[in-house]
Amino acid sequence: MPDSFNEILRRNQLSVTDSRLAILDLFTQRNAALAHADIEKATHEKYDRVTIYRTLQTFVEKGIIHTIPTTDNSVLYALCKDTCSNGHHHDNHVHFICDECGTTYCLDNVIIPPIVLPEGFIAERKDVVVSGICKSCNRTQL
Amino acid sequence: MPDSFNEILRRNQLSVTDSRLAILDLFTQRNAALAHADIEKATHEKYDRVTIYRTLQTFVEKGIIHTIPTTDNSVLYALCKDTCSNGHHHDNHVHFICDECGTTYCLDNVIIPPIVLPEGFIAERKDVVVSGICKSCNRTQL
DNA sequence: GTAACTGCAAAATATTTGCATCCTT
DNA sequence: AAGGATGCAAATATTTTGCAGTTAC
Repeated sequence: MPDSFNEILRRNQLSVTDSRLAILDLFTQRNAALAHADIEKATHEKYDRVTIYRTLQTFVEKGIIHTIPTTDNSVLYALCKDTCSNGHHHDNHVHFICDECGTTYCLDNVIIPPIVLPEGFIAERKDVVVSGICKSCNRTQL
Repeated sequence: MPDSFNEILRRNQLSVTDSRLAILDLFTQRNAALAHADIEKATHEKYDRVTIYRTLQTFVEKGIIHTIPTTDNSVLYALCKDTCSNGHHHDNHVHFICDECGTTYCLDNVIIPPIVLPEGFIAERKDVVVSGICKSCNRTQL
């Protein structure tokens, strides 16, 4: 597995460093969206706050991760799939935020139906964020 | 027109004050989403930064305005329609951010088609943010 | 060896809180 | 008159920038 992280970094002309591998690993482990603060905590402050900011920024620019819009003022990041590259992401991306546990999922295989805009508006990118109860919280409530 | 602002405030058990009327007026004039900084500039720093923070927070709680999720770290607010109240908003709300002029529109009459989620996920609220070229930027490009 | 990356310090920015004063009702 | 709202000061949190030292290649 860790080998594929090297792959990702090399493919994007980035040096392979501790912090970058750790952050990639974290995203993979969690398989959910993460905020800057989550990463800081999860790595137990092993890496400087600034390094995390810069790593996230670099990853977004390279199209390794993408940001997820949220209704509160937080910024979330999640791994991009292969179809993304250099900041360009595919349109049909659904995110799900659980009101119960707060976990944010990337539902890559949920299709966004076409949305009809008023005359004159041209859609370039569509972000859909659904919130409610996620699969695992739903289960524990039974 | 200004009379209806009084109405809105009274209906929500809020005192009618200068800053609140000015902010309501601004949202109506612009007919677009505004950030804290936009309001500060537009009112030419007549009101304290803190007052604007508190006013926006109060308005959100009362369901007079709502926040709009954005991909960058900014927080945007827009007027709610009558169907919203006390922090509860209707599901079918589409927002449009213009990549050209940066204006954020509330497209209240655009219908969000149903989205099929994976087994076990329960949708409570749906936020759709479309970005691209807005009507007026589209026109000027001809 | 060189360029890229990190960590520290500090600056800049954004947000929150407490409290005295003022304004709405 | 009383409660709510504002403005100021200051505390806290978040993000950005510069630079020297370190690491990857």
